[in-house]
Amino acid sequence: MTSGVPSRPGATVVRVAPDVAAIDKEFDYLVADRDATRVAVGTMVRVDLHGRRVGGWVVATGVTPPDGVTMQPVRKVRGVGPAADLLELAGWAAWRWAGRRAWAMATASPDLAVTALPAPRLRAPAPPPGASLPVDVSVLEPGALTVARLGPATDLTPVVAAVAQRGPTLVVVPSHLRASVLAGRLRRAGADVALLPGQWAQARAGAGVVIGARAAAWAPCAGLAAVVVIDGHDEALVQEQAPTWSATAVAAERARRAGVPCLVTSPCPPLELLAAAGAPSARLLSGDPAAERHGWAPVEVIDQRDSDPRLGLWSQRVVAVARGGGRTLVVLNRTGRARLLACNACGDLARCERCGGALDEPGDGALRCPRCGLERPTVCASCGSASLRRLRIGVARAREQLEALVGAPVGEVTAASTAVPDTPVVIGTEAVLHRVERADTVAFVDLDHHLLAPRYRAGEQTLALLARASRLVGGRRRGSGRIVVQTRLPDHPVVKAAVAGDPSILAAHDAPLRAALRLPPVSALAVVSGPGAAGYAAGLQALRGAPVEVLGPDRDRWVVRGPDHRVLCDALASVTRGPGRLRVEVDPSGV
DNA sequence: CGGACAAGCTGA
DNA sequence: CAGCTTGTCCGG
Repeated sequence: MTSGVPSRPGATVVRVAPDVAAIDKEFDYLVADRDATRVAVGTMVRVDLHGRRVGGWVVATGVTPPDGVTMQPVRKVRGVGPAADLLELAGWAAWRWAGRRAWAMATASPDLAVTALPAPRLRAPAPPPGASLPVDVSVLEPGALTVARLGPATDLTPVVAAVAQRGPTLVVVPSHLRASVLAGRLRRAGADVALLPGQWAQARAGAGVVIGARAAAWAPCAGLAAVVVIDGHDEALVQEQAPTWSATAVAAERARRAGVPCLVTSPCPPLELLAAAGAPSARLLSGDPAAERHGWAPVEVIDQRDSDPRLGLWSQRVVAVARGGGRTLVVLNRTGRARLLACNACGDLARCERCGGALDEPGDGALRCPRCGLERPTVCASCGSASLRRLRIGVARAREQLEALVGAPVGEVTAASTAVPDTPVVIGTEAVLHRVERADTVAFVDLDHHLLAPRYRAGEQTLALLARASRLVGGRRRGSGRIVVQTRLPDHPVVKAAVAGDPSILAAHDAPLRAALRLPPVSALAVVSGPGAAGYAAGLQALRGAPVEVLGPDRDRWVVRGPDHRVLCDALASVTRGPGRLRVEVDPSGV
């Protein structure tokens, strides 16, 4: 804060960041005496800018304005906004995800104006009995990120309650539904809980636990003592459109800056999360292996290598399971481009020798890996046959087939459907796993589409689906529940990890591959696209000392790679953006 | 973003 | 050359 002389006696000058998407600049305004006590860093105001009235945040008070500008007065004090530490965090996030600061400050602000704060209510939940805790949370270190790997069906309420004994605790979960369920449990344990986004003011004033979905990583939490992220691997914690910020990364950075511990739980922590925690060994907590395994549902693997590709999708076993009663969810990924080629002679899938991805046949008689670019002739690697066949079927047709095979109505869930059909058997894309809370059986009839998707995180994403399914089934607790997978890759590390209830099997397999291909966490990536991308990419390529590699263009997208986020984000920030819309996606999901 | 202003196009 | 479109600049 600058201690300056106000330009006019009796008037305060504040610096305001306007809430206008395209303006990443600050302007100085005068504050009337009657408003002076209500204005602090973070206060939300309305000001005149270039002939129109816009919202904004006070980012500094007691400012000495530059000479020769005629200042306008602050038109209205709207109310309490994010505290100063969150404004600084917003600046960091703008750098980290190559976005503007205003989006982060808006996410950190209340939806409705808050003119007065309630009294603090700081009760923590009752401490859980030590024996009921799946991990020892007394070892968490101030300012450090710790990952707790716990089986998917583990109840995390006692873990959160134990951490919250330290003082006001911020809890971020992947969905609003799970936030409100966890909030209810903590309230029943005696805690004063502020559930976001509705109870922003209570969180700002002080609460024992502040809890919410992704945006809650930006929630106020007076007297913050600890941060917990539940299911830190979940993609719902990452915003889909640029800026593609991750609530897990924001929460970890926030805890680091505040000097408080950050605990991220996950049944299947991705390598990037483990690397951020200094793992494999440094700050990875895992409980009793038997208890962890207990959280994973039993997995029945149906090896389809022996089945003729022409027989279609349905093994006898899956049909028997669907007929067997109880609630059965059938997961079929029809979304898109992930086309698989199988050998007509031996049934093997055409896979890349270098990275294991599915090969495609773009049309010139050769097979190509969309993941790493390897090309080879159209010949089966196992038996030498040149006859390959595409495997693909949509959900609608699959539903009709299954209905005929089961002899009973089968419901269908799509991303667009609002209600879940109450037929015992339901088929859908992976969206079905998000719509249903309980199931007796989850069947992945085309696991290979997930495993071989042309993304370097495909394995981790598939294991996350199996973890979610395990949770729906209730782990190993309920005798009848199980997961069934149909695959031509029964020895794939994802399948092995799920069968063993040990996600380290996948991590051990993926880590050397990532290192060899220089993919995260060994590097940091960004994807640049849009009409302004060509000039921007050229600017990145021309940087002195070549801090980043620029790969592409591929379908008008460039991939930018740096050794880590510090170098990558510095490079992205140092190149001025020319005219034309530009989309910069840091930590892209689709590569 | 969106208003201001300048430079370019069209039609009589 | 008025009247309109299109482009570039900049905000306290």
